[in-house]
Amino acid sequence: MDVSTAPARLRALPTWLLNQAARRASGVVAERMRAAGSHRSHYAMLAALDERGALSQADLGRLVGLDRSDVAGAVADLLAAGVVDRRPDPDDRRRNSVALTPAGRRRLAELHNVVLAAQDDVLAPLDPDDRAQLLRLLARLAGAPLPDDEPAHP
Amino acid sequence: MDVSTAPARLRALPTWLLNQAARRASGVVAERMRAAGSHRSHYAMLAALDERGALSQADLGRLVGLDRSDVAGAVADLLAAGVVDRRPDPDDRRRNSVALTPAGRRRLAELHNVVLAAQDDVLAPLDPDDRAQLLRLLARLAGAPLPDDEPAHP
DNA sequence: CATATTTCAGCGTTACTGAAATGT
DNA sequence: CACATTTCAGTAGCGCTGAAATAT
Repeated sequence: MDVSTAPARLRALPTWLLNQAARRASGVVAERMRAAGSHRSHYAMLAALDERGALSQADLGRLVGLDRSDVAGAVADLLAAGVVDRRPDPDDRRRNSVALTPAGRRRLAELHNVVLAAQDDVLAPLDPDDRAQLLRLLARLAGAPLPDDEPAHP
Repeated sequence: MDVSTAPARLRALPTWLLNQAARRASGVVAERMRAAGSHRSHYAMLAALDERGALSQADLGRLVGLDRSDVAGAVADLLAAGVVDRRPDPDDRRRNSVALTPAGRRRLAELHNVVLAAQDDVLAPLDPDDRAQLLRLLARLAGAPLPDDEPAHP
């Protein structure tokens, strides 16, 4: 679609522009992840496990915003790829405790580079100041404080 | 989902924030449109018809970024609502010429107000300067020059 | 008993593909 | 003939619901 021929009413609409930009960005990221044999949700889950250690599938889903049903399938993929381990949680045997393997840590580093390259692709039209501005504004809209905005260490 | 508990790697990612913000925005707009008995694509099509006059379904789809197959169904909805007319184009009888009815013009004005209210909802966390900045940055990312950025009248 | 986790089958929406019928 | 338009059936991805089995 040629966005510049869209109705002027739409082109002036923040929510419409947001959707267009997000659509483009998702396409770029999805395409690069696919080329790397992976998926956005895989990267998100690996990052969560790296930052928090072993997690139940329910917690994993809550942290990355995936539905419980979709986590099951995604974890199966990650198991098949050998990037996570799964075993019953001894403290609560309803739970599957999922944890990164050493191969998972390496895979996360690879995928992180893929994702960073995609960011550069998407943000190509913006200079560094504009990128910082955008990040700040989007964080406010998304209700997600940027990692650097968090309370200083006590 | 609580975005502020997402992995730091995700929260620092422009494309991730873009998706979160777009998801929220889409939810607000979709919900308001649904409450008004309509749909984003309906608004987009009515706006295109208002700005360009009668259009074929193929052109309509191209202008608003809807697939040919989906335009057929959407036009059927608009016909049933009495907001557009459809007749064979005398210049090219492969085409359906779709045009706004007077009721369609009134409906567009109503939906425009609904959409504007949704913008205010979504942009509530931002002051006017930030909103203008965001609009500018998103337009660049989306590849859509803002209506006001167009070449001056000669 | 009420609650939480995992898993599976299925649904609604969105965007798309493929093919057929019609016409230029 | 090559190409464009309309239409329909079907598909894939995503996010979700409902229910069952398991355990707290």
